[in-house]
Amino acid sequence: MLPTRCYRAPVTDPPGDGTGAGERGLRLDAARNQERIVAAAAAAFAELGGDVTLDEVARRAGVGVATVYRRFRNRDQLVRAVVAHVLAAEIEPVAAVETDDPWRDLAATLEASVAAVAAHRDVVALAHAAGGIDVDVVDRYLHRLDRLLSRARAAGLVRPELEPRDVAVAVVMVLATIRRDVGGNGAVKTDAASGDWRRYLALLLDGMRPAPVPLPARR
Amino acid sequence: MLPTRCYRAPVTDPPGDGTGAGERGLRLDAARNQERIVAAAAAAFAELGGDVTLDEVARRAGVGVATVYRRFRNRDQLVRAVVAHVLAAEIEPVAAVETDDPWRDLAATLEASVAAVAAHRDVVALAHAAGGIDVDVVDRYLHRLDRLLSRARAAGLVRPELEPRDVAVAVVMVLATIRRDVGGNGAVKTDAASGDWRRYLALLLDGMRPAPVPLPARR
DNA sequence: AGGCAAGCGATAGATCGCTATCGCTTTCTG
DNA sequence: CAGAAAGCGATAGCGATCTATCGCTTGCCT
Repeated sequence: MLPTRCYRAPVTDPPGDGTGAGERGLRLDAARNQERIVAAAAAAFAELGGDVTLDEVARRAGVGVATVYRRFRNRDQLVRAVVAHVLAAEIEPVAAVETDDPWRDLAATLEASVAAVAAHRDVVALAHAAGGIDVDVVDRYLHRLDRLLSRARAAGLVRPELEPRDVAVAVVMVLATIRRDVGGNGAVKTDAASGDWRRYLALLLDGMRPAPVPLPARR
Repeated sequence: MLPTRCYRAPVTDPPGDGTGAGERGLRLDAARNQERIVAAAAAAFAELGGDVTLDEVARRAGVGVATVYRRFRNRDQLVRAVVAHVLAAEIEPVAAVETDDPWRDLAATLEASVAAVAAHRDVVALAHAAGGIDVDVVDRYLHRLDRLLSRARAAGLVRPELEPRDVAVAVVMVLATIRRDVGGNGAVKTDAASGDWRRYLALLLDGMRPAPVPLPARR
């Protein structure tokens, strides 16, 4: 048996805040290490590409490799934590100014959110390679949109059955149109479909406007 | 240097037909091997989960491991070929009946296409793990939709700037909402968001209807 | 303050992905 | 039908991921 009974909440799984900060029950130094690992991984990915060895990450974080695996089950879990980290840093602070046009507010904030994430080409590519961008994570950080959505709905500018989670899903859908293709060396190829996400966001936004027949219910 | 000058069109990259059949210049036995590898991989993935060793795939295909790597640069390329294989088998034969309502034809065919792919939970999960579902591949097999789209557009039932590729992208976007989460053992977890794709397809379809302001152009 | 468990670094080792190279077989071309 | 070239299986080897285990340190609780 292992002397340690760890694997306590690897940052993204349970309703943690995703920033890598201390979950319940994690000892203080362990939580700190977790943060440092995520930060080091984010830096290493951005700098050296997606195929950095975890040894390198550990070295940069100033911890042993075993500790990396102690906190994150495998490479993908670490990547996901990094993605959550970036989402926390990018999506959350997106300015949600409130003008007298709730629809514009909603659309603009949504676009700004996608743009903020899309700017991190490498992270988007990494996230796709690790199984896509998690709806739950987006949902968590798009909290601010609840209010914007409510206002737009109250003004009759969006279809009434639209829920906050739908908006989060929309973000994921748009991000899915951004091609990944991490080259073998880790370089991200810019791609034909690169800038088109605005087109598809517009498509979704138009679908959010009031419509004669309601959307199929979520189950 | 290698005595063989191979790596000739690993099935999905150039405009090949994606079924694994003989590309230009591939020797006949090589093409046959390629097909057998894809078929064996598809079977192995479906049966043993996504983390099958390529040795196992090679064994099932009755070839050496080296041959697998000779035909597919890496594991992901093989997975992509399998996905293309399934798409070819599932999307293409989707019935595109033509009634007197071009819009319904388009919507129904689109829904049937997604449903056909979504039925293969394991393949969708695999595809996401390999970096998402390739727009180009979908585009290739959704060829049939060109005609349906033209008819709907001619009837003024969709926004005129909508192109066939947009429809393929829409399929990819919808498929992106189907959660992946391949468990460590390869088992695919059914997920809360499981059946919701119809909702998001409906959202996109509503966005395709004629609208006062055109979509941003593709670049 | 003191004890204990949680956490740590280091390290060894199993497994797998992938590359490279060998001599042999099969297919293509003329 | 014969030679050239393309492809093949087997195998050896490298580096990466991940598991497991050691004895030591460090934070937490009373």
